[in-house]
Amino acid sequence: MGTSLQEIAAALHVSPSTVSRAISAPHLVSAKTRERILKYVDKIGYKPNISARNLRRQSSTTVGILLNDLDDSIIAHAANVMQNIAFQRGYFPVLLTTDESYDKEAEALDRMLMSNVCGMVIIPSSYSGELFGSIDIPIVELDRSSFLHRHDEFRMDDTAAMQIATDYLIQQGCKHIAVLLGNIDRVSSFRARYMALSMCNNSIRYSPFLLQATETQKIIDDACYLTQAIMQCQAKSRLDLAMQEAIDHTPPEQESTEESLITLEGLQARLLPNSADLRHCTRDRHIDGLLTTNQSLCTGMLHAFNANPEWAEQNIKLFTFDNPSYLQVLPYRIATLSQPLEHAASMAMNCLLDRIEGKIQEHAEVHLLRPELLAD
Amino acid sequence: MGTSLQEIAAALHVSPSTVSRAISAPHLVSAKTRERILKYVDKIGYKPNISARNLRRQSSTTVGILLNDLDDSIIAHAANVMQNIAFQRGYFPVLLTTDESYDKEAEALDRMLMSNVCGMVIIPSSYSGELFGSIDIPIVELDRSSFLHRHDEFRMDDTAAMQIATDYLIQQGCKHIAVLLGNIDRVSSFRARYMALSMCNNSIRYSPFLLQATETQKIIDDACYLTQAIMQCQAKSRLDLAMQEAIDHTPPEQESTEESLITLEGLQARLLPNSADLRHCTRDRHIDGLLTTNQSLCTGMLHAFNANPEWAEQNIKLFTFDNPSYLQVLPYRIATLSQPLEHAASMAMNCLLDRIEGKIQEHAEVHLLRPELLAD
DNA sequence: TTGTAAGCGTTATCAT
DNA sequence: ATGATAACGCTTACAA
Repeated sequence: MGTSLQEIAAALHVSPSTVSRAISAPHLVSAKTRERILKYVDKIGYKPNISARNLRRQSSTTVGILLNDLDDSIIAHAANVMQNIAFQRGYFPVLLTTDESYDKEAEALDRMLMSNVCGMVIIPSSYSGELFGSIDIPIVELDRSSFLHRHDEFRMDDTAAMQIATDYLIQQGCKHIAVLLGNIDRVSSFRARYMALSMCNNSIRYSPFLLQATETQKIIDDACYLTQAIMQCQAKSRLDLAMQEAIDHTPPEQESTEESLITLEGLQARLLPNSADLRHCTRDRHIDGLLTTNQSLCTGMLHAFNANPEWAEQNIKLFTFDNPSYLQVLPYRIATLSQPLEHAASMAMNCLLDRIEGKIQEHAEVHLLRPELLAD
Repeated sequence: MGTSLQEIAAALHVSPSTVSRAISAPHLVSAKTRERILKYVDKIGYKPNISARNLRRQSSTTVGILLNDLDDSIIAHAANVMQNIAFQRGYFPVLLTTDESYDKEAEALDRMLMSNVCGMVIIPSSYSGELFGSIDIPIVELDRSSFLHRHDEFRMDDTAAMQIATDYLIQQGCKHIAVLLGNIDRVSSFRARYMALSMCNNSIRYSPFLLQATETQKIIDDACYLTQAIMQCQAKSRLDLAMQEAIDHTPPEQESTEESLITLEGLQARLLPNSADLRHCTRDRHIDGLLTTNQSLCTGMLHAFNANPEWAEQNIKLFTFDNPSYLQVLPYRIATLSQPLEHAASMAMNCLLDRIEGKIQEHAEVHLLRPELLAD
């Protein structure tokens, strides 16, 4: 364990400070002794004690990466990209996840600060505004906004994305698009996408459905449930749902029967209040386009479609954000948008390190990355 | 930044030691002063300086998690599981990836040691034997083996897995199974699976194909290429490939034409020498089963099948390891094995922490987790 | 160019 | 039960 500067100094008959300088500030040491020291250091495989160094320097080269969810493969990839950049530039990345929980985010922040991180890239949650408001090390926000407007921000241009998506679906002939969104109160990117909807071509109708869930698996399950509800509501479109409590039963099969029973109450319990009302939204015009605004929503939607192959006949146009990697493996194509998170992540980490190194002094900026349409 | 014990001590007119004890060893301090101190500590939101603590204690509660590849969603999930366990038990997880590169693995190990990690869970690479041979902190190996036989190991029972897989395919009527494997020289799990093949029911024929690649994306691409080669070779089964250099051209479309040209040389460049020889393996009997032994291989195989929908008529039985999450999204079912890595990861982290805490003293053990057949 | 010495914030030891 | 003191390994004025 403990080979220390002292011991090296003793072995080479120089002072500890000379050894320290040979390692950390080579230009302050004569070529001859420098080489002698470095050679010996290399030989015995000496590794400086980072704790001691950080304590003395009152700083570190540790950068924090705070993510909401590593189970999301897009985010995991972004994490990988950022770690690599940090490494290449001589920093030590520390990655933590919050699972959208206040307690975990607060604890993670504590640990980061205790570890003396010199900066952080975060995917902010709805709690981040409160938690990060008074942190005075460089912070860069990725994918979402804390609305603190104090940090550099890198994310997709949600307004452009929504416009590209809806334009495509309109061009495909859609007249009534159901838009599946996550929790707009808790996740800023969904909020932005929701608001962007009102700025889209308004010659057609949009029915936004807003899920409450924030965890990946729950979003998938609820999106599946919601899709089933929408499709079954289409099927019995003249139905006055307000009058009856059950829309339909999917055949129980060997699934947990509780979950597969679709009810109006079950649906409302999963949606935020300002969702479109399923009881009315298909009255005038059937839904002919389905727009999922992230990967998990798309996954859930596909679960529903796979469980009900007969829906294919209804010829509903599909579109999803996030370009899920599994699209490559599907035997049919779904139109999508390129997911610029990887690029945003790399820019975010570089920006953070530039700030840490003082290469950027200007006021924080918001960088919106424009996605591209990916469709045959 | 720096609220220190000293300042707290001064403010409360006690000595720094008392404050330190109130925090780290409360039972050594009278109830009265303890509460007074803790209350104040809480009020001003004091956070101990971890560097100073680690330096003084000559230890830490930092545990390392060293993974080959975060882009693999199964591994990312395992990482998440391990981080959560470490947190819950009061440890601070530090996650690093090696991308199967010696340099990155060596550097990551350095950083871990410099950070004073008190233990590590690693997914060993072919280099880990050399790198970790002389490390004397607790280490647990996940998913693969370094063959050091010094550490606890948690992974799937590859022999059982191969038997379940081949038994299933045989039961489905297969007589000749092509087995797609990764780099058996570099990745111990593929080696184990390869060797397990010879212990399977030998009433039928197996043709193992061994890819060289170790990176996720390259495995996918090469598995796609290999699948195309196999299928096209089937189509022209009487062909003497040794006599002609090009098997076939897939229509160039807008893809990079270079990649889509399948040649014998192109194939050999991607395979290890002891692979089955495509020129001979379909002579006696056509391949009627395709067994992919991890998620990436399956992904590549599906790419190939999607690009050539006419192959569906050949009614080749598919089976894959790893239960890729995208199977849920496919409109058809592929038989698979449960992927016990999540469970293994949780056991591995708990085992590591038990060792660190001295709760386990016995000699290191190998734990093989038996997978389950997942098929309709 | 090199050495000396002080100190970063914490905790272990010893003494009270 | 509490306080004084030294020490963990490293860096950095300052001195030589």
